[in-house]
Amino acid sequence: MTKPLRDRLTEALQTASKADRALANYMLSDMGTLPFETAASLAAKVAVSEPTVGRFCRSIGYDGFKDLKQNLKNDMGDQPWLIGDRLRDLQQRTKAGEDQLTRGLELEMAALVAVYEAAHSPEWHDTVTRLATAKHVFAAGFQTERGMAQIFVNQLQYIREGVHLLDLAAGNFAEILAMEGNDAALVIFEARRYSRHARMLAEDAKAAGIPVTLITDPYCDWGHAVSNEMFVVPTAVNLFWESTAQMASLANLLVNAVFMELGPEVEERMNKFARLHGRFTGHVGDATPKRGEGRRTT
Amino acid sequence: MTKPLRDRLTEALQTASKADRALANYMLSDMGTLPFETAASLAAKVAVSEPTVGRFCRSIGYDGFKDLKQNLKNDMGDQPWLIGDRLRDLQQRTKAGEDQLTRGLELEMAALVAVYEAAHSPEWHDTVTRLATAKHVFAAGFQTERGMAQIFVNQLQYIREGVHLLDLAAGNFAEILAMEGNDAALVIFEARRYSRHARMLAEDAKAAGIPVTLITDPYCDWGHAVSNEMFVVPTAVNLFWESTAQMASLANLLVNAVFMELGPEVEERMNKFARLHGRFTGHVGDATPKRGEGRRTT
DNA sequence: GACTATTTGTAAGTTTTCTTTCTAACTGGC
DNA sequence: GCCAGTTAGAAAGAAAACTTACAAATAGTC
Repeated sequence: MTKPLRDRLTEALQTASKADRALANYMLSDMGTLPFETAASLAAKVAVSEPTVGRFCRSIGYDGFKDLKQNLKNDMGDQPWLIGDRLRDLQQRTKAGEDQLTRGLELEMAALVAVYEAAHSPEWHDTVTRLATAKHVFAAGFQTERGMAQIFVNQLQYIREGVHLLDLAAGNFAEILAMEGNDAALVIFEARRYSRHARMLAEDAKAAGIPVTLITDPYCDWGHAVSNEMFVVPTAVNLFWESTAQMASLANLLVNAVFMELGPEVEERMNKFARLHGRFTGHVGDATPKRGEGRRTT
Repeated sequence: MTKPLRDRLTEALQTASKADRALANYMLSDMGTLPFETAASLAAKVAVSEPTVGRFCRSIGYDGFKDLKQNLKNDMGDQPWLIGDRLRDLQQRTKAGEDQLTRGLELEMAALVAVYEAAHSPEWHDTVTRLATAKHVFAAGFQTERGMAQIFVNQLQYIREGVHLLDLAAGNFAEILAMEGNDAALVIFEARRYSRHARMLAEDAKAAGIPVTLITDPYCDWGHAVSNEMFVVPTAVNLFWESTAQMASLANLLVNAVFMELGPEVEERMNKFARLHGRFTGHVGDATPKRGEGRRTT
């Protein structure tokens, strides 16, 4: 899939024969319904024969009509900024070689689009206001999603207080479940195979009246029942396992939205954080200890 | 045939059986790709059998999966669902003005492209072979990048042993710096403002003969001097602060590459891991304790 | 804990969808 | 008008998508 379908079709309009031109034209004008067509149904609509459809698809570089449909799935179209030279370069390489990686790029981009769409949903707004106003915010993630929760917490801590990463070090989730009152929000990151803890935590939190926001992959069938909002991040990326990487983007957008909600007063807090980090850890470029100096001596 | 698919699916979520629920859920969360699926491909994704898909479709009032797809065409109405159209739709909002978010999407996509480019560099290959062969692999990240390191470690642990997350809990990095021999690799995730620790750690590791792979944002000017390879992830995303989210994707690609290098024998290890997790934690759907049962009583 | 009812998967059909092969029709050049 | 070269269709074959029938597994009931 080096070039978007639309380009190939437009090209074909110039050069191809009558039947092919008719096909190209129809496809261009009704791309939205293409996935619902079969080679036969298309042939009927354009009044050509079935083999012609197959041949045409092959003539513009696909394997057949079926292959064309598959490619349409991730076809971003001709977004000018997307089709920059660098992306084209990458795609060239794909063509040249064995590289199934670039295929993953398309899928990951689609996931990213889905994430940004989620950020426009009504649920999103609910989550954000809650995360901005609740007295306590808890986040949890298990197995490989632990780090996601960690990232989320670290970032959110910069802009508000009362943010905690839940873990099972103590053997229970008393921190949140035995909490006084329930002015809290819980965010759970999870992807299959789902840790039993994630579900249990969500169930108990809901039972305790604590709102739950669930961030999962599309395979989580128990989520709806135990969450107030559920954001689904596509994870199929063509690698040997699924990639939850784009959850990080979603977490980031969430934090950003909370920031917008809280307004600029939080900057003070952020500065305080930076100062504190500077005091106990120091940033690169901060004065004092350089290599070979003070830090060697306790 | 009167009700839209979405409603029927949501209904099914409540009432239906386990397999049906899984199907309903998946369809709901990934409706955009439904037209591209076949009963078989869907079945594979949701891990049910092909006839189950057909039966489910019939149970919610269609004639079969094919019929469901046909109806979907109408149900979808005018909302965009081709990924290219969705993207365009998002961009429209930016133009309309009510939303500066989508500009971020473009930038984030560019970052993704950069990440995938990095995965084609010669340095990449060096890093991967080292991560596959070194006796020990250490990863570190500070402040908000701590979670990135965590993710990387958690994933890599699934496919090889001797993977450790470094932190400063003990007040030093003796674990790696005072190690016997130096058959190790160190991966550091960092973004500004850079924690002093990151640089110190890199310096000392290099001095100790341990190869350092650095994953940073584009502003890190001290990195080249103290690393063997340096991968730069663009982080400018138009939000109130930079986003390192795409580092997660890079980490993921790295792990995937190491997996490819190690070959399929690692699957055994992965299965062992899953079993262990099952034993000590349990996955959703594993037998035993259900809500209201055993787990309440210690 | 055995028994029924429901749910789900396997294996073998059936139908649909796509491709291949071959032939007919059209195009342009002489 | 006749002849290469191209283009398109019909028919048959291959592959896939889907269904049916039945058996195994699971859940619910007494």
